[in-house]
Amino acid sequence: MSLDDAEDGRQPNAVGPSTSNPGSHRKPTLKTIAELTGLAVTTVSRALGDDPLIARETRQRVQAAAAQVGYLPDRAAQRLRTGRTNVISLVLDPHEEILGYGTSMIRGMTATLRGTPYHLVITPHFSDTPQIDPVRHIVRNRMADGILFSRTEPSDERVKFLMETGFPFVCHGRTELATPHPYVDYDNYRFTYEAAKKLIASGCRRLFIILPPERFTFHQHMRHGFMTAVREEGIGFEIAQGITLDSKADAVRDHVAERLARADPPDGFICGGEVSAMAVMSATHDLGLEIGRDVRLVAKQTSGLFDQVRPRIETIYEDLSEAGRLMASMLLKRMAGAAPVSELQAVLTV
Amino acid sequence: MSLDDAEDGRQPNAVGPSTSNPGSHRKPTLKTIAELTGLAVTTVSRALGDDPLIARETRQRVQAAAAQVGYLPDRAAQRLRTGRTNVISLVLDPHEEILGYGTSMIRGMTATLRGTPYHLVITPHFSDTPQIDPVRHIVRNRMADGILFSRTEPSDERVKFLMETGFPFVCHGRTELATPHPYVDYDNYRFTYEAAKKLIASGCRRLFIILPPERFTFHQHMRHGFMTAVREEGIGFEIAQGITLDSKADAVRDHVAERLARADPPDGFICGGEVSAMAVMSATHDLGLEIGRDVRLVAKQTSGLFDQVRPRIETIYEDLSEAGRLMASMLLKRMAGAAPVSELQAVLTV
DNA sequence: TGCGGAATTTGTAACGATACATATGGAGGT
DNA sequence: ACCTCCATATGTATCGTTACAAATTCCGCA
Repeated sequence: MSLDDAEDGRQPNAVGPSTSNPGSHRKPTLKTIAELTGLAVTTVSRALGDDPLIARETRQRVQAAAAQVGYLPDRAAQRLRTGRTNVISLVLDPHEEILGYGTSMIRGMTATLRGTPYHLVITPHFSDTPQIDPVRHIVRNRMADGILFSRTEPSDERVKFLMETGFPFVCHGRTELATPHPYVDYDNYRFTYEAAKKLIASGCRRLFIILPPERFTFHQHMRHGFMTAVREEGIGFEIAQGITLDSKADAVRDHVAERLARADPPDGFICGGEVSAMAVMSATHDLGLEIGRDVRLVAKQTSGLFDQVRPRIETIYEDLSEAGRLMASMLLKRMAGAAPVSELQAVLTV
Repeated sequence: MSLDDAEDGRQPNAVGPSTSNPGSHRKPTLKTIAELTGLAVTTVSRALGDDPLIARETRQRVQAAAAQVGYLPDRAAQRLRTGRTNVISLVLDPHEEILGYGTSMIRGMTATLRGTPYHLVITPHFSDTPQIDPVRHIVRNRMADGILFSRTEPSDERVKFLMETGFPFVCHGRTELATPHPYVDYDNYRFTYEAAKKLIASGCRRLFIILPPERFTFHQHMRHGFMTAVREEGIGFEIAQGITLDSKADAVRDHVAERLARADPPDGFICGGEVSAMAVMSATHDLGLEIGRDVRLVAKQTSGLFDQVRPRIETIYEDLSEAGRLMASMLLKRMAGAAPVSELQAVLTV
């Protein structure tokens, strides 16, 4: 049996309504329903849209017929005609997918979009090309009606571009741009502040923090929360140089191990991500230090991973599922038109 | 400033070519180029397709003009006319994304698709609805030209459906269906076989394995490899009942802890996934047992997680990135038409 | 009887691209 | 000079949908 069956692209689409109507093998269109009901194509279209200008009885008749033949509007045609795609695009950097970052956020988003005509589509993006490329491409080719993304920068190109073109979006993270725009953020200031306070309260005297790359807005937030806490307490501190939350785990581990071996080692660590927290744990373990006794660690947790990691460490939870829900519902409002920007900004807190 | 700007759906799309041609603000179409070059729309279309029936010189002139105005074909129109979408859909269960399962597979796929006209789009699917729903939807609405998916079952509904409709696909995992179809699989038989042999070689006398849910094909493969090894060695064994690789980590941990507390506890564990391996580790730790001395563990590793986990455990690597690459390139061949099925089947081994 | 106008329905044109059939123009043969 | 034929370019119809303008029916009322 040959694998080939699509010799010139257009095939009659023999799929049809899963069970009913064994008659016409072609995919039903408005025309099908028009012939079936004896109405004009236009009338059918408007009846399906529940246009009140069409008699109520006609609308019902048409809708019944549509259901009967298993009609589904052709999205390509709708899109060509209206410019709408009914798609929402989540641009995700695989850095984020690791350890389920993406998973729970996606879960929240699809939950919100269920019941709307919108579909979530994930556009993967790898850091070897500019962040803005996939966004440009989506807008340019109108691949979606709205965009969601994260890893926001203070002067984010994507935000600027999307605001200029008036394209609906919600991002995870804030910018420092003058014009307000929709966003959902996590209170990373509060996270590092609380984390530092916890460590100090349990006796740490020299704190070490690993921050996200400087280009991201939440680098500043995390740094600021951390600095505020250590200043308030007048305690020693270090900010990791040369490694970030995005560094490879091995690099983080080696860096931390090297630092712990030198004089005046830190005794309290703050990790804004699960990968780096695992790396800190392996470094301390390899040096024969004991977590909870020689060294303490507070990590941000977005998955259930640390519930299984031993020894247990202290974590602060970031609910990405909630963030996803919120981002999606804000985007829906934004796409619907009205809604002042002030209602489309949220900082979720610890 | 109002958020609203899309009062009736169709906006002039002020995006335009990022820099060049400040003249026409409208998105360039074939018509634009036709006017620019004084040729007919049809000619332009064919010239851009490098049709040899068009004079070489004309083709070059048209292509230059297209580049100059930053022309990109409208995918909605192309799709309506040709029935092609230039999209490949990866249907992913978020179960798989955890710990980077999805990430590396996606990386492999996008790497392969780079340079082709195809885009990878991820359709998330949650297990609370039938596996086949997203697939049906994609085929029905022609949301993609080809489908990739995993978690294949022996008598997989999706495979049956896609074969019936002749829709191109490649799945990760095999079926037991009579008609051959394209797939990429990992040699899970070999994995459990080798894992068991390793454990026995290091002195284990009672092996315990956690298998995937029974409905998946690789449940059988894993069980078979495991059974073969324990039979060959005539060693004691147990197959976890009531928990699977998909169970929540807490459930796995409690189950394992409970078992270890009873008589004749197993001294060697095989985990086909990272989550369950972490759970086994936490269970043994909580009971005061030491991995590598009281109990041994071999896990399948698909991310770099276990490089940071202490104590170190033995792992066997599954290269999902390679699987993704292979799946994508097989799908391309399948969509191109020819290529016998026998060349579109692969089992990647340890 | 006929007319304004509400309530419905219909026709036509477009969105942007491509398949197919047809037209144009000039070189070459008789 | 006429016709053929090849190389090249053009016209027309179409994919399925929706916006807009126009047409039809039917009613009450002067």
